[in-house]
Amino acid sequence: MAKVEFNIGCTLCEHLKDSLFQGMNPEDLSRINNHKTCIQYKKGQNIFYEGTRPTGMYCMNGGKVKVYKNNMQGKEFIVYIAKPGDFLGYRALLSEEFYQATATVLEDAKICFIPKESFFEVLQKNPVFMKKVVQAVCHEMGIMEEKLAELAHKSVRERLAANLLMLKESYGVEGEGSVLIDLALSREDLASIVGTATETVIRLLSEFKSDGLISFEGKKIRVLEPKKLAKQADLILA
Amino acid sequence: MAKVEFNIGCTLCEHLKDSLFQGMNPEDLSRINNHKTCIQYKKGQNIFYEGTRPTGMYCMNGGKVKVYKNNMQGKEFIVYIAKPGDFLGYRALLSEEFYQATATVLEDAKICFIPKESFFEVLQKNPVFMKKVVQAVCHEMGIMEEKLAELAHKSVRERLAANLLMLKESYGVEGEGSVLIDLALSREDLASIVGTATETVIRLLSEFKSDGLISFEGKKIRVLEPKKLAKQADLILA
DNA sequence: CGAATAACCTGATATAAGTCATCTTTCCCG
DNA sequence: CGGGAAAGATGACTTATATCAGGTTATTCG
Repeated sequence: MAKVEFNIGCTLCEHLKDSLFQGMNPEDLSRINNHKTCIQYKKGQNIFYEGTRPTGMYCMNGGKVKVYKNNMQGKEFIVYIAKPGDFLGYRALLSEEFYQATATVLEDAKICFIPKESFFEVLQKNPVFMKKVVQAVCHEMGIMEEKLAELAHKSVRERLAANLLMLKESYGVEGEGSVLIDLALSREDLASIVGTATETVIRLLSEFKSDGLISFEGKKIRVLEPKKLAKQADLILA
Repeated sequence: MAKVEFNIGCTLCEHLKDSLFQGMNPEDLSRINNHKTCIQYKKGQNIFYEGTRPTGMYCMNGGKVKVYKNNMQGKEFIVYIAKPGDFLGYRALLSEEFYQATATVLEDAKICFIPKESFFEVLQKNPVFMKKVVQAVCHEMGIMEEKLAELAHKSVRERLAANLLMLKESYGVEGEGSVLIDLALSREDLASIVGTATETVIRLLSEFKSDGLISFEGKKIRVLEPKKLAKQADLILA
């Protein structure tokens, strides 16, 4: 499977507004733009591997990518799902460590690679951008703290419901008076997000479905009753 | 319980070398020093509360502090335990959010408070310091990713063993051919670190003890057989 | 197009770990 | 120093959820 290059100027990128490059001055943005390499990936291809050294940072222009860790027994845990506008692989780059997770394409993706030097250069000479990056990292950390506490003390049912609501927030598209989670996730991937077995996800999803909380649309899930889901997630009082 | 102030110049602080202020130029360090307020806290006192707005950052000079989240049912999850030299409460400050966790003193502590303005000022005019902070935050994030994967797929026994080894790395003092975890943790707190019930921790600890992996020394735990503990943690092959 | 493969689903079973109840020991603080 | 509270310990019981096994349906690709 050969890698296919593509190219769009950052200034013309439709996801610029959703990214941390939003509002960046033209000089710095063109520095990024002039050094980037943009590649189209097919579903199943890997962007980077756990244990390898980062050489730059990725910026999503299209598609979806899962970032996950594999444990000793080969079980996956999905740390993050990246969508257009998101930065990818900058955590390990900034801490100057090896990647601690692997990134694999979930839905055919277009991703721009920005070499370490260019990224660091802009980061150094642009304190506003630096501040935005720091803010983003710290915000992410807050989310992970939340997830840790959730994983520690909530049941699988509660976690599944909570994660469906989170996915709805991040990947939801309005329509027909409800919200469709625009993500072609397998039951196995969903299990890797929630931190449970595939069979358990299947059983709980079909329960949620027969209770009218969600419906299936191809490989995607539609959230019909967010309030009731929130109750299942134990986010609001019964 | 009145708050007792104390004061030592940052340059004379014995934990300067362990902190992110290490190697900082004298001007910036004195700026920090001139604006800080140092307070002695007793066991059980709170440093900051979940849901409130940060007004500055804390730097530990002595003692131990737990940072934890409370869930709906009142169950604690300990996110971090701070020791001398550690920064505290800077995550929420940097992301400009409310605190997402509460900090409570575990062992009588001396903590310096650095107001937001001074911290941000130094951060802005000192790119080396900024870089160190970013690196530290990103490193922390890597640790949290690791914990997430662990919590998702490991058994309580494995997690307890793994956490004992982590505590040994962070708070261990050599002696008698083994390492003592220098932390007066209650079983309840240990349970809040591992993400389990107090009773389960008690049972597993006494198993580990009768298997000769650990021993108790007052309220502290001595790690006798780190290799065997690592095996219990499923970190090395049986 | 049709075989191979992966994804999905269902049922039965085992067990790790949570919960509740009770008792003992240790630790404070007046 | 002694009484009360907190921490630690143990046993009995329940249950959520992982695991295994056996199906069906959907996708992929040669």
